Amino acid sequence: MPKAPPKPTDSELEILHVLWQHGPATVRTVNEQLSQQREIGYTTTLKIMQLMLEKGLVQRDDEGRSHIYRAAVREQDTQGLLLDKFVAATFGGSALKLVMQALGNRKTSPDELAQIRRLLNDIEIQNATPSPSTPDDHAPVA
Amino acid sequence: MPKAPPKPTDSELEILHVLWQHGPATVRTVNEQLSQQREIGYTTTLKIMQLMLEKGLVQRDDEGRSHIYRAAVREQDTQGLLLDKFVAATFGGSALKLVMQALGNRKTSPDELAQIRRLLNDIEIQNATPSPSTPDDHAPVA
DNA sequence: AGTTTCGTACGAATGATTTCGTAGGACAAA
DNA sequence: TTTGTCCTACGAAATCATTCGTACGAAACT
Repeated sequence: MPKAPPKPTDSELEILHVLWQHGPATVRTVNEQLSQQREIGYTTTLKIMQLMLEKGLVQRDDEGRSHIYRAAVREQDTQGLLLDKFVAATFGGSALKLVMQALGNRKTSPDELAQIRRLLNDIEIQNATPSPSTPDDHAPVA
Repeated sequence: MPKAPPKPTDSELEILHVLWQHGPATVRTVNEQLSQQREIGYTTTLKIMQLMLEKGLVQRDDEGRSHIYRAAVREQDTQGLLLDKFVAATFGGSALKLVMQALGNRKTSPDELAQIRRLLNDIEIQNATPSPSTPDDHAPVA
């Protein structure tokens, strides 16, 4: 098994967001997107993307003179990985505390609350009728 | 108004956890707690706590030979601050996506689900009967 | 061909964080 | 008093992330 790509840094995450939303892109395209949000030089973007290539966070297709980069990690997986680390460091591993902080100390629209209720229902249904396939190998969380 | 303390780093957060749970403590006490979790030298802990003092993350009482440090920021406030940054960077500012990722891709006990349901109910009740006091100055979240 | 443009590669400076060695003061023990 | 222990302060190394200058090749333009 090849080793999993590491946790992306903040800058790397910015670039992944662009690639996830835009699809495969050149350094120039990515840099133009980032430049709309903050000031960043072209070679800075290039350098970070080259490092991401070495880390396995992106792949690239270098046919012509300009290379095409694509995300090598999925958005959900990456968010899950970052979330795990964050919950461990900030909330002592308790996903419950995280959710309560997220919902408690800020305004959440009725629409969103309804979506969360729906999600809760789905989870309880799945708990009631455990699927015989897909053995869940995730670690239990407090 | 004095400027708000900055976002704590990972190491600083570890130390804050100790101070929040243990209450005011000496560097030695804090270091002994941290040493139970990972290897860390005494002067490393000391140095970080000195930097935290300059940043305003802790206060200290230096009467005797050994100084007593206490957290200068509240746990909830700090977690909220970190959460805001994290949601912005990782989930594009959507607290809903965060919650769905937190609840969706991991095991959550029925007990916790019940607590979240209760929280949802409380929030809806508050939405129905907006309190005239406590003006909530938080930014709305998508 | 000569020049400008665009792209990659790379070295290196900067700043933040973490780490610890060492110095020196205060206090207790011998 | 001398010695040893505990504590703070400080300097500095090591690491990481971010940033960009510069070099250099290929392609396009004149």
